[in-house]
Order: sequence, then structure tokens, then C-alpha cells
Amino acid sequence: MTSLLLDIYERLYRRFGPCRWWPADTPFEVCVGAILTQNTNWANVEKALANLKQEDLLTPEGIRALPQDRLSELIRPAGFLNVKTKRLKCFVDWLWERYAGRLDLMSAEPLASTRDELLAVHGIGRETCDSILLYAGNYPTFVVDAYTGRLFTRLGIIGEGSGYEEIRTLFMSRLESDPALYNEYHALIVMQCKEYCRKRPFCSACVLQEICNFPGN
DNA sequence: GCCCAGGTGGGTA
DNA sequence: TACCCACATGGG
Repeated sequence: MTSLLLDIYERLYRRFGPCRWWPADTPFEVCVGAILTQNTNWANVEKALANLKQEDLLTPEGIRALPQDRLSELIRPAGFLNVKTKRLKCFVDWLWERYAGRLDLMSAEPLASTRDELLAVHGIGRETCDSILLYAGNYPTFVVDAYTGRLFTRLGIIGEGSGYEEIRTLFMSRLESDPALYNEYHALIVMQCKEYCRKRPFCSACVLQEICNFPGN
């Protein structure tokens, strides 16, 4: 399994890499983007991020000081504006109270305890949490998303209906604990699925069929 | 018009 | 635990 997961990674890397994720200028922008992209097309998230940047508000201080109705207006393109306004506020409040608004202080803490803390913040579920930890904090934690489940179920590597923690544990136990590897692997999964696996449940033109020789494809 | 997008929280059985 | 649903917008 170790070599299989690495083999898939290397094939994807040769086809798509390096992806240079997360697309953001600062660690804090990663966090905001991770919350805004929940069940939302990234193109819409970019519009919301641009609105915040234009007003120089894409900082912990900026979001914290922003009235809720104004924040809602700025992030409107990303959808779920009431939900996401509340989630952004909760995240920033937590960051402020716990780490004085400084992500670098958060990133100095151990992975397990920081992950538990973040998961306890309203609006931060497993995927958002791991995205923040990996892409903003450089922690060695694997991000699982809908693409990951879809792709590796199709490959027969994970069972249908496997849970988040189960999939994350599989990757982390079979791969070296390396933030750079987890970073690129997740990005590659998203890139290949965006290009080939949009039709549910599984498309027939999956890139892995093109670049890999998996029996049953 | 319909479906989907880099989920999460709350309610119910 | 395992479902179900609300949440909002924009592109294909």
C-alpha cells in the first residue's frame, strides 16, 4: 500500500505537478479561503477574497473589526453569507483569544492538541481544520475531501462510505509524515478530479486510467 | 430551469 | 451512530 499510494502520487505529479498550493498570499488568507470554499466553487471564493483584499481587510484585525453586515456584503459572492460570516467571526475570535491573532503562535503548538482545539471552533469541520493546519500552519496532516473519497473509492483502495478519519489515517500511516508531500498530494487529487471526475459517481475518462494501469479500470 | 461546487451544524430516530 | 436538511451564489 505504501508503494501504491506513492506510485499514484508520482504519476499524478508527473502529469500535473507541482501545483504550488494553497493559492494565497498569507497563511491567514488560507484560513479565510478554507472557510469560504465550504461547499462552494473556488471561483466564487476568489471574488469574495478580492473584495476583502481591495479594502485591505484580509487580516485578523480587519475581519475582527468588521461589522457583521459589512462582512456579509463583502463575502456575498461565496454564498452562504450568513453562515460564513458567523464562521469567520468565530474563527477570528478564537485566534484572537487563544493566540493574540497570530497564526505563527498557533503553528508552534503540537499537531494533535491544535487540531482538537480548531475542531472545537464553530464552523471548523475536519476538512477545513486540516486545510488550515497543513496549508497555513505547515503541519503534517492529510486533507481529505470529496474528491479524495471519490477517486480512491473508484480505484478500489478505500471502501465505499469510508469516513473522514479512516481515510486520513490510511494516508498518514502509509506515507512519510511530510507536510510538503501531503500538501502536493491533496492539490494533485483536486487538480485531477477537477479535470476528469466531474461526472458522478465516477467518470470513465479518469486520468488515472490514462496514466496508471490499475486492474478493473 | 437544473445541477454542482475543495462542508458544517443541528435535529431526529 | 446514521441519515436528513438548511445554508446562498454563480457558472456550465
